[in-house]
Amino acid sequence: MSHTLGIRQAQKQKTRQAFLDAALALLEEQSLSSLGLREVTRAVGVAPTAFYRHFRSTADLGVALVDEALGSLHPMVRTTVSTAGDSEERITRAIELIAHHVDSHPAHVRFIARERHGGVQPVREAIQSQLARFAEEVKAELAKDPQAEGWSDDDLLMLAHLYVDQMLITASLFLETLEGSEDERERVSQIATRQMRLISIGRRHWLD
Amino acid sequence: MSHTLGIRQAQKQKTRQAFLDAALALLEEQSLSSLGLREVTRAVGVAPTAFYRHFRSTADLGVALVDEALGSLHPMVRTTVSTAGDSEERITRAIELIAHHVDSHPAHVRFIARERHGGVQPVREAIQSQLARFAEEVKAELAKDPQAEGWSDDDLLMLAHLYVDQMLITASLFLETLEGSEDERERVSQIATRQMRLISIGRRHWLD
DNA sequence: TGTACATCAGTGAACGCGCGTTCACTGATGTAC
DNA sequence: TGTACATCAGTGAACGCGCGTTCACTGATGTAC
Repeated sequence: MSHTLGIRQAQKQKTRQAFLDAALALLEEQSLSSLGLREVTRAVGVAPTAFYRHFRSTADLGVALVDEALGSLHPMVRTTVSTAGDSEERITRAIELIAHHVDSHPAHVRFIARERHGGVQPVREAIQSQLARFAEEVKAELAKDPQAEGWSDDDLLMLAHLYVDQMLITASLFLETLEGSEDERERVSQIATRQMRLISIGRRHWLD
Repeated sequence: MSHTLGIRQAQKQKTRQAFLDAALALLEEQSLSSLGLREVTRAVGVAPTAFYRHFRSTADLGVALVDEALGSLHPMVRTTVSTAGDSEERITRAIELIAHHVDSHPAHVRFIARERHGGVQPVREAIQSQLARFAEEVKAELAKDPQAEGWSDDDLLMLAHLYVDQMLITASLFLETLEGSEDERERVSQIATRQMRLISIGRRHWLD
């Protein structure tokens, strides 16, 4: 069985998680590059100096957030892709999965969308490299499909990137509707579904 | 003929432009939400208080930058779309146009990509609304094409958004290769071309 | 189990610094006559 | 054209404030015997 953490380690992890949670909450209304160390410690309820027991800098905390956020995104991507074949039903289901993920992890989605092109280099790079890993994984998933027969590796990877980017765009559109009406959500759903459908059609006729 | 500005007005405009230029340069390495007023005035070479003669806040300056940046993007979008029919040649040419725009206005592209989901609400909203206008325009352009016969308004708008988003994704990919090798650029070109091709194929078979 | 020492997460005072904003100002430009 | 007054872009001093980082510390937890 796994080793049980000592009291000290357990408490440390708990505090660390409190830092991550507080930072994520503060980042709903600003970018990482303007997030202050004291701002975070104030939100957690510890002394400013406690921060250094866990992170070198806010950029370092940001990289930790990337792992957390993309960890939660991972299952969504997997499920969406293995779901999103090309039948109408499967596309609808995939869009629902994305909408559901945005509902349950809005802060994670916002963080990734915001910092993907944000002003903190190490965080940007962490996101890019994780998204590249996602694309590789999606590619592997696509390769299993009988539809992929005759596709080159490059083409599979190209399609994988298209899917990953499309998922992120859709997710951030849903994000904007979180405080909006049901109608808005429905409209986003419809656009996203049709775009996914168009991509599926392109995929089906790629080798024609 | 147009009214010639007085000396005072001309000088004021010149200083204002200096603020925009300096801010854009500073924003290559950070987000708007962490851009300091004094930082900008220092770069321009004026007293901090001069800032208030032109902008209420850095957010206000950001909104002005949106107009400037999307003004330069506008011609690119127009040309790209009217170029990007679906012949292989036209797709290649469209991607070249995007690459060229990134070469000549890297800071504008970076600013839009970064602040589109950034931490400053008024700027985010300005970008969203301008991109929506772009999409409407692209839609109008698409509607002219004989290929659009039988397409609903909703479907045309959906495709227009897909194109606009795809252009931005491609532009920001090129941005990352600005300091990279020719090989990297070629790789990005290839992926972007194939993605555009797949979308074209989907478009062609949409009504099947 | 008990004792003596080591570790280390979190503290609190202190620092120098740059921030955004206010205010009354200056002097070149604009305008009315 | 010349004069007298108004405008207003840019100045410079001053303010109170919160920032990131340092340092020696405390006291609960961990470890060796």
